[in-house]
Amino acid sequence: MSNLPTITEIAKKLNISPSTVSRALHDHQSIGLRTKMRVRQLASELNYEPNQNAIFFQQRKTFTIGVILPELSEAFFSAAFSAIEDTSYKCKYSVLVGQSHDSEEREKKIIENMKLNRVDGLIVSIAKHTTSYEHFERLKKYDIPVVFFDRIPNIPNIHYVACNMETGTMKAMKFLLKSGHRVIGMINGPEKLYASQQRVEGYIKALRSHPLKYDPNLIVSSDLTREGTERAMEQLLSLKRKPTALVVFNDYVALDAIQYARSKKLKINEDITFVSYSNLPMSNYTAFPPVASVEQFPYQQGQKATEILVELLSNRTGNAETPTYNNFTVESQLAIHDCR
Amino acid sequence: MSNLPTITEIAKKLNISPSTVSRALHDHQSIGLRTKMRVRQLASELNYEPNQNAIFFQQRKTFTIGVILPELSEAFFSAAFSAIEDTSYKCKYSVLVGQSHDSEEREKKIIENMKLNRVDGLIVSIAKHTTSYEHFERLKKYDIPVVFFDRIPNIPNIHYVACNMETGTMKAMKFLLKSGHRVIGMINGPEKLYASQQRVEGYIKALRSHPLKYDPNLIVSSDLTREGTERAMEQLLSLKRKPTALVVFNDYVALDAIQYARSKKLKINEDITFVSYSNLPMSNYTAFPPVASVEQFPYQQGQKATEILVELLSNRTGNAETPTYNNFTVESQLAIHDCR
DNA sequence: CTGTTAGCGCGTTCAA
DNA sequence: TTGAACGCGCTAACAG
Repeated sequence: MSNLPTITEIAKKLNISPSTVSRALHDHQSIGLRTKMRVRQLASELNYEPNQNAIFFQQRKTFTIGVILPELSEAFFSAAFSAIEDTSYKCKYSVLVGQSHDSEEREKKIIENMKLNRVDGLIVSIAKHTTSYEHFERLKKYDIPVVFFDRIPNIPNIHYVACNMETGTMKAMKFLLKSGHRVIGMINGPEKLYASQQRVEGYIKALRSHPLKYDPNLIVSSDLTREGTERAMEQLLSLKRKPTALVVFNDYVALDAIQYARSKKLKINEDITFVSYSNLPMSNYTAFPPVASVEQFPYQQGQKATEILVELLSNRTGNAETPTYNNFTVESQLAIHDCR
Repeated sequence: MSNLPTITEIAKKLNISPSTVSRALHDHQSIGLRTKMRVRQLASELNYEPNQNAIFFQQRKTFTIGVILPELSEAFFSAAFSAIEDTSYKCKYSVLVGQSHDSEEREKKIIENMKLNRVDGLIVSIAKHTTSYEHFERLKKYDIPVVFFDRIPNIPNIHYVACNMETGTMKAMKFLLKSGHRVIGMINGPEKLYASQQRVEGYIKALRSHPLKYDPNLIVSSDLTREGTERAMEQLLSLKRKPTALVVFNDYVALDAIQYARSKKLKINEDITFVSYSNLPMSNYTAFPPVASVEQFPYQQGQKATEILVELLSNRTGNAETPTYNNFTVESQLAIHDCR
């Protein structure tokens, strides 16, 4: 066992009381300069380090933030996570992570674990298969605040950070309309996701303002797997009014969709044009990237979410329950790739 | 404040002692069935949950594993991390993460933080710019075991998991030699990395066994940035004996190298052929992927590293210091892509 | 079978 | 300017 020195040991060696040592170490005003020096001297000699766990325990706080997200291997989430990590560390918080791998069940288990570990608060991007939100609601009883980001549930009274996918979609649509496309399809994501609903809104608004009439058959959804995307493509390509352009849920889905189109001998950017969301760096290397992508600023989202949570945690006066909900919307931007 | 019930409150309501409650909850043999039932009944009524922090504190253990790695956005590391997470959770450990972003300074800070948080042990893949290892050595004094994986320091007496890059490189070389290449170059990584040294070993051994003579000019190293890789390519392409094939440190570097080659009007797989390491899924989507890639099995590495660490942590008898070092080498495999 | 006591390391009263 | 005492929630050693 590594016998790390404690405050009491220092006290004994100096023939003073532990509380004096504690105060000296905390630079308390009422401690004589002489003892202060003696204590600090010995403390650094012994390589004293306060036992955070003891402190956390007695302060009933862990200074730990739990982060739950679908997949760290997706560039969007790992960028967002980096921001969360950076921002948390700046605010003296540590970060506990769990990946839901898009399973609701795993999400629940992770929450259970985080609760057991008494994290101070949670930052969450929900799994695509999550259908109910009671496991999040329940956290209110435990006084564990949750800030959602990007993949947020469509329910009232939550803290969240997200991109405005409605205006993002409108930007994408206008870009395509301006390029002359008149039959534009959409491969959307799971309907439960607020972001999916916003995409539809934006799609319809863009058509209306043009104006063009809205054909519901042009919107299909994918479960985001390769197979789901292929089924979606199949549907779209079998329409009588075949779309000349597609707005696709995200870059990963777009890559699958583009591969499918190529396998059907369609010429990308001639027979059919793709626009998607996320603007992943990997698009720079791919053979046929989407011609444009709605940037969602993962780093900013992660940072803002963390700031909101830390703010929430430090305003813990203990009495005044403030039932105000913070949210922050990042305006999305259309990134246009130059495909030669 | 969320007033979670404690063991003492349950005890009071039942007019028994806290320790009885504790024992009942732990299914201790010596507790009467009747009281056991009563306790459990009330506990579940009150939604009692043990305060892990209190337990950790008094057991002087946190059941937390610290993970330090360069970049979660690199597919290799996020896959390895998923394995670490899965395996840890199975063993009832939580996971604290920190990304070094390949900076030695950040690495040190993260270690400091992990130490303060009293993690039970550490799993580390070192930053590419790390030159000294004393910040890891120092952890021995604190009795915090470290298991390195993939990017391991080339020093004795450490626990580690890694792929055998020497044989991996030999496989890559043999593949190229069999395809008829006689002038094969290498873009290697930072020389401090053990994996870089192994690559050189494998490179030389493969040549010798063929046999072909070894020309040191054919090996250059990149700092893994795009610019570093471009400089390396420049060097290689300016040789009198121009290589017809290149073995490249990893898939990311390969993509940059390939883009550079294309910008110089070289025909990929005709004028010059690439083989790399990691076998990232993204290679399936890229325009010109390397023709083969040495698979390094991130999931297996992460899993094995966690198992070794957990094993180490549970063998803590407290007395017998066992200075044996565990290591595990995964045999790497050459994945051949079909590029039409 | 069950209760009492003590202690994990620290900060924070209250009292001197 | 300092010390003594207490408690955070829990487990464990020692008594009954």
